[in-house]
Amino acid sequence: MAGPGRGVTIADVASRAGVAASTVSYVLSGKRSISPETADRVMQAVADLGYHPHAGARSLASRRAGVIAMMLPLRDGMHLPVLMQFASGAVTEARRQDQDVLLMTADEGPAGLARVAASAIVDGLILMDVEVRDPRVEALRRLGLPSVLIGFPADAEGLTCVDLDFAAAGRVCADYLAERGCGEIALLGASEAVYARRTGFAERVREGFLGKRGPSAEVWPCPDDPVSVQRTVKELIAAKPDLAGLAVHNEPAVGHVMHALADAGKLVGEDFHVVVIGPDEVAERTHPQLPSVLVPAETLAETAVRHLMRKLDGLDVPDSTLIEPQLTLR
Amino acid sequence: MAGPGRGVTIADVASRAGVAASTVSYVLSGKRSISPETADRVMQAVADLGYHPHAGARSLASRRAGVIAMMLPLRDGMHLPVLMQFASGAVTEARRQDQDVLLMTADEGPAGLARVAASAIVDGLILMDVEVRDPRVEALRRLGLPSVLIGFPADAEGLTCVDLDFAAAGRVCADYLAERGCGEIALLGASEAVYARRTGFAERVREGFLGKRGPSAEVWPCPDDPVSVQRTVKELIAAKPDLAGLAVHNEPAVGHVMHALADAGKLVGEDFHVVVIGPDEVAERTHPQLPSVLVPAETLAETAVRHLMRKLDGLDVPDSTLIEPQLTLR
DNA sequence: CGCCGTCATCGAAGCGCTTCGACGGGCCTT
DNA sequence: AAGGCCCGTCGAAGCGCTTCGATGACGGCG
Repeated sequence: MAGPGRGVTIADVASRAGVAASTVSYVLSGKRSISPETADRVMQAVADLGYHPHAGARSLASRRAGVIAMMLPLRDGMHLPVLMQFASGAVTEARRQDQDVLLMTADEGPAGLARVAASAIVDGLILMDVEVRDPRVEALRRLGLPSVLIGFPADAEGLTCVDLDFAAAGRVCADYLAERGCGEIALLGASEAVYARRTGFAERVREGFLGKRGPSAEVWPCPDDPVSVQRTVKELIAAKPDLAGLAVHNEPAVGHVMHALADAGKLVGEDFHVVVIGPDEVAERTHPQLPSVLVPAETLAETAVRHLMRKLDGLDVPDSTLIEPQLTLR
Repeated sequence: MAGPGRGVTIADVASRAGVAASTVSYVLSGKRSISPETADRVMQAVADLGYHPHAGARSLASRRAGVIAMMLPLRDGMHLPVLMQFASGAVTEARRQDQDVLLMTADEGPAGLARVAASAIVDGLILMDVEVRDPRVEALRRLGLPSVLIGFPADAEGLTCVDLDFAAAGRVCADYLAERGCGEIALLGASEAVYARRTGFAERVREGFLGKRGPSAEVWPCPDDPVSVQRTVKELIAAKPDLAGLAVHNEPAVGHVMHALADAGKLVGEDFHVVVIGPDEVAERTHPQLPSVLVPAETLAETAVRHLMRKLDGLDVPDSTLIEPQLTLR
C-alpha cells in the first residue's frame, strides 16, 4: 500500500546529503547563503528521496501555511460557468506561486472566516461576489485576515477590492453602437433581483452607458421571463421609434430579446445592432451571434491572487483595481 | 489590525479552565472520558476565547490534516456548471464532517498527487472525471493515498469508484419511451470525441438502452454541429419510418435535434417523444421542455466524500458504487 | 603576523498540538 | 478491611520544520 518515499523527512535528506537539517532548510528557502556544492548535494538528495516538506510542520514553524482560501457563493443564482472559470484561474495562479487553494462556500459565513483565521489553516482569503451589505466584510475587518474582495462592498475603506470596470463596460457598449451609426440607443438592464443585492455594479453600467449622451440614450430595467421581455421590448420600440441599437445587460433575457426584435421586424446585424454584457456562451447562442463584453473571470482571479500574495509578502497593493472590459466582436 | 483572540492556544484554554492542556485536547476529541463538569468548564473557556486549534500543529501531532483534496478537470471541455455543482456538493458534505477541501486542477497531474501525498497537506483525495487510460490512477496506486474516483478507469482493481449507473440511465430512457407507446425507438449518441476519451460510459448507456429490445431499438452516434445533426436525424427517420421515440445523449445537439424533428413534421410531446440524458438546463431550454436523466453531481460528490471519510477512518467501502439515475418529467 | 569580518554551516530551541504512560482516589469485590 | 480496577486527570515526549545565535575556517588588512 505505502510506496517508497513514505515519510521522508528533512532529517533523511540531511543525512543523505551529509549536512545538518537546518542547512537543508536554508537551501530550500534560500534564506541564507549556502555554497553551490552543498546546495547541489542537498538538491540531489531531495530529488533522490522525493522529499516534500510536511505542510503542517512547516506551517507550525514558519507561521505560513502556503494555502489561501477562496470563498465562493456556491448556493445562489450566480452563473456557474463563470464561477468555475474563476476557481480555475485562481488555482492556476496560486500554484504558480506555490500556494494551494482551499475552497469554502459562502454559507459558512462570518463564522467560517473566523475559523480559518484562528486555525491558521490559510494565510489569506479571496472573497467572491461581495455584496453591498455583506456581513462577511465586517468579520474580515475584525479578524485582520489578509484578503482580497471581488466586487465592492458599500464601505470599502481599508479593503483591497478587484472588479470589472462596469462603467467602462457600459461606455464600450454605447460606443460600439454609436460607431455602427445607431442614433438612438438603449440599455436593457438587469432584473430587479440583481439590482437589489448589488446595486453598485448595475448603476455603474448605467452611468457608463449614458455618459454625456443626453436623451438619445436610455436605460430600461427588465425582468427576464419571456413575456416581460417581449412586452418591455415592444414598449421600448414604441417609445423610441428610431431606436437602432440595444445593449443587453441581462443574461437570461438575451434570447427572448432577439425573438422580440425579430417579431418587431428588426434585422439584427443589418439595420439594428445588439451588444451583450455577459458570458460568451450567451452571445454565441443567438442568430446572428452578438458582440459582447464578458466578465473576465480568469483575469479577475489572477489579479486577486497576485494582490493577495503581495499583501502576504508585506508589499502594498492598490485598494481598488478595475479591470478594463474587452469587447469581443462576432 | 489583529483582533482579539489572535493566537489563542490550547494552553490559554487550559489555564482559563484550570486544567492541563491534554485535558482540553481530550475534551475536544472525545478520545478519553472526561467528567461532565470539567468538560463544561473547558467548553466554556473555548467559547469565551474563541479558540480554534492550530491546523498545522494538529496535523503534525495527529497525522491527520482534516483536509481532503479534490482534483477537477478544469481545463478541458467538460460541462462547467456540473463541475461547479460537484465542487459545491463536495465542500458542503466535507464541512459536515469537519473537513476542508483543497482544490487542485488536473493539469498538476501525477506530480501534483505525489506532492500533496508527501507533504501530508491532505488526508485523501477525490479524483474527478477519471478517464479510461489515466496516468493519475497509476500514480495513485503507487502512492497509497486514500482516494475515491468519479468514473471508472480501465483497471479499477483495488480502487474505490463512484459513478452514475449509465446502463440504468439508458434503460430508463428506453422504458420511458416504451411506456409512451413508442414502438420504434432510437438513441442519438454522443459525438466521437467523447467516446474516444471515455469509452466505458457511452457503451454502458448503449447497452442499457438496447436491453433485450431487438431490432425495434437502435443506437446512432452523432456529431453535435447543426448540419450533421440535421442530416443524421433525416437519415434516421428515413431508415426507421415508424420511429416514435428518441433518446438524446448529446448535450450540444439537443436544440438542433428539436429543429430537425420539427422540420420532419414530428410533433414532440404528441405523436413523438424525446428524452434527454444531460443537465437540466439543456432539457429546459427546448419547446416543449423535455424529460431528462441528469448526472446527479451533488449526489455523486456527497457519496464520494462519504466513502473517502470512511476509508480514512479505516472502515471499508464498496469498490464500486453506481448511483441510480432519476428521470425528471417535465 | 595576528586580528577581525565574512561566509558557510551547525545545534538547539521552540511552534501548538496529540498521545502515552502514570497516578491518585473512589468503589466494588472478597 | 484490604486488594484490585477503573475513571478522570496530569505531565512529558515528540510530530517535522524554521530560525536564531554560535562556531570554525578563511582571507584581507594594518
